[in-house]
Amino acid sequence: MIAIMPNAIAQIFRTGRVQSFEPGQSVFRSGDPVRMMYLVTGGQIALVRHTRAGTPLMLARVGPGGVLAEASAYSAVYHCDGTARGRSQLRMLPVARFLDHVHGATGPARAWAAQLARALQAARMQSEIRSLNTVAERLDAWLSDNEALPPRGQIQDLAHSLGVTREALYRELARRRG
Amino acid sequence: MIAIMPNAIAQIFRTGRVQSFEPGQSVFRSGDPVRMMYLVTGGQIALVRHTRAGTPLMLARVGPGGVLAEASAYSAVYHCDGTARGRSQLRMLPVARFLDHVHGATGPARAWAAQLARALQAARMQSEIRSLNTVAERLDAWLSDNEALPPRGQIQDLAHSLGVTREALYRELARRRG
DNA sequence: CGGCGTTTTGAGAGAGCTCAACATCGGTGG
DNA sequence: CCACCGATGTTGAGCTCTCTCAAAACGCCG
Repeated sequence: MIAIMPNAIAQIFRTGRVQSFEPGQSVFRSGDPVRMMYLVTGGQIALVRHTRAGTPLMLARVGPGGVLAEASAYSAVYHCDGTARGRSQLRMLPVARFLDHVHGATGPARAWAAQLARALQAARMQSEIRSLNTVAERLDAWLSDNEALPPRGQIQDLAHSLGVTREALYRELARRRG
Repeated sequence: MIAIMPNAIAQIFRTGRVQSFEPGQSVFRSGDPVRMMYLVTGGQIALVRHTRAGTPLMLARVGPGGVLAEASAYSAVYHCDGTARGRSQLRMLPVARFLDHVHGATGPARAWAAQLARALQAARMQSEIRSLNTVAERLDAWLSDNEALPPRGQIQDLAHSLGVTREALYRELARRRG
């Protein structure tokens, strides 16, 4: 989603310790106290929430350049699980230090707020897309905010993002080609 | 959603001009340049987005104490329409002034970021709920984050928030009572 | 070549949406 | 007090769509 970038937020993590995670390894779990903020520098971290019934729900997948669970910076405990998908590298910083940096000067504060705002727009967009009933409508809505379809190998990710099964999406794509 | 509150963000609007809107009246439209930030002091404003196909999609409804389109503070133009639902009152402030206030000192900056973070969590929650397939699952997920069902007269709002028709929700509620 | 994951296509069943009718409640005015 | 009205709540029946399960055709890489 967010490019690997020497932006103001990533700069804040420059002094952070680096840690690697194996596929499936947990970065934090729901209910854990929030002690660290994480910047993804490699791989991908999935944010998953489990309902009372036990159904797992993927809230987001964060790739290189993204900050893990932005909202957790203002929470005492996590509200979802953070799990590595594939070998991943994170750079971490204690929350207090992160917030000191981010709110210590107007520049970073603004960059951080802008980052939250972008994440908010993306989340609203995803919610909006999922309020549509048919695969065709959801795909149209997604295309209205994206340049082109993702390359081969990433269609399933798109299906997940749209909240439909891969079969349904493949069928819709075939329908449009023919 | 957000209580009427003398919080740091609402304070910023204390010098803002007040304006009333009639039901259906537009506060801003998609594509308009962002000039003002708005605090809702009475009534309710709907944020609606129209897909290329023309389907209207409600992104959010903002009640008293809420800020209209938080993310717009960092955008040049709006990405959705803001329309009054019922007679509503807004307090407005030029964007530049709003950002000066918000990022001028660490206190407000932090409060603003926290507000964005809360909105982000709410949006992710709604998106998460809508990724579930059945009304029963969506209702369970909603109840896991809310104390109780809304009172009579607001069931249809819940249905909309869950992304289901009112009939489907009424049926599920009846099923649980019986 | 032999796996492994992605892409395609098929058939059946389940769930919600749509359209329709009716009941209930609260307010308004005769 | 009662008739009326609109909005909310309730229930029914059919249709359509996706999900699920299943199988097969690719494509890539060791």
